Amino acid sequence: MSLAQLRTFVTIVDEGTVTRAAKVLRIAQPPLSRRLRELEDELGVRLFARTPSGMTLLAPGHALLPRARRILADVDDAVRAVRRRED
Amino acid sequence: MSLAQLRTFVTIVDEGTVTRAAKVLRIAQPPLSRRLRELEDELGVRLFARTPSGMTLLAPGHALLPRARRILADVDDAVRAVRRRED
DNA sequence: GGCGTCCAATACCGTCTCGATCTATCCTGT
DNA sequence: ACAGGATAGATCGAGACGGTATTGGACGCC
Repeated sequence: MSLAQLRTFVTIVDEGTVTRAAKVLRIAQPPLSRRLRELEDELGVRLFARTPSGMTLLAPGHALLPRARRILADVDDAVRAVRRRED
Repeated sequence: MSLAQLRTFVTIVDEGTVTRAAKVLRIAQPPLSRRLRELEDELGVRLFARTPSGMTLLAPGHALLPRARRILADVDDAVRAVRRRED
């Protein structure tokens, strides 16, 4: 489990499709698709249902989403907090 | 900022020296030392003071520590929560 | 019914990161 | 002065990661 994987997951949720998420993250679609697959494999869970019009969250995805957002927010907060001390 | 870097940081705090942290993380000491240095460079902050007897936290390190612990705990929690749904 | 579009998944390849090993230097304690 | 332990640097090889090209499936439109 990496922060890149969590960012991948959250961005796909927000954008609705892997292709759009890839554009937002400035990475090609195939690597992002693979990163999601690796996250699912690692968790042993299917996070999304693949539909012709995009990706829709499944139950495990709903369980992960708020936690992923919090982790990413905490990371940003940690970076800011440490840098602030330094001034 | 990666989870590996955060684990590096927390483990060095807990173990007191880079060498002992490296043993715990099952990695050689030089790469771990470098990983810490890269974290400090990335943050633009010195997290530890290097003393002959090991590493002691500086102010930015104290700011980071509780946040790092929480992030790592949240990651573990997220993994467990998602897997639990799957049973 | 066939064509174009949009989606994700797969295959293949180049690059760059990351850890291991070896070496050097510094400091402490005796 | 010497021995032990810690940090730091250089080099090398393996694995991860991203990019391009391509495939396959579903939908809409003419």
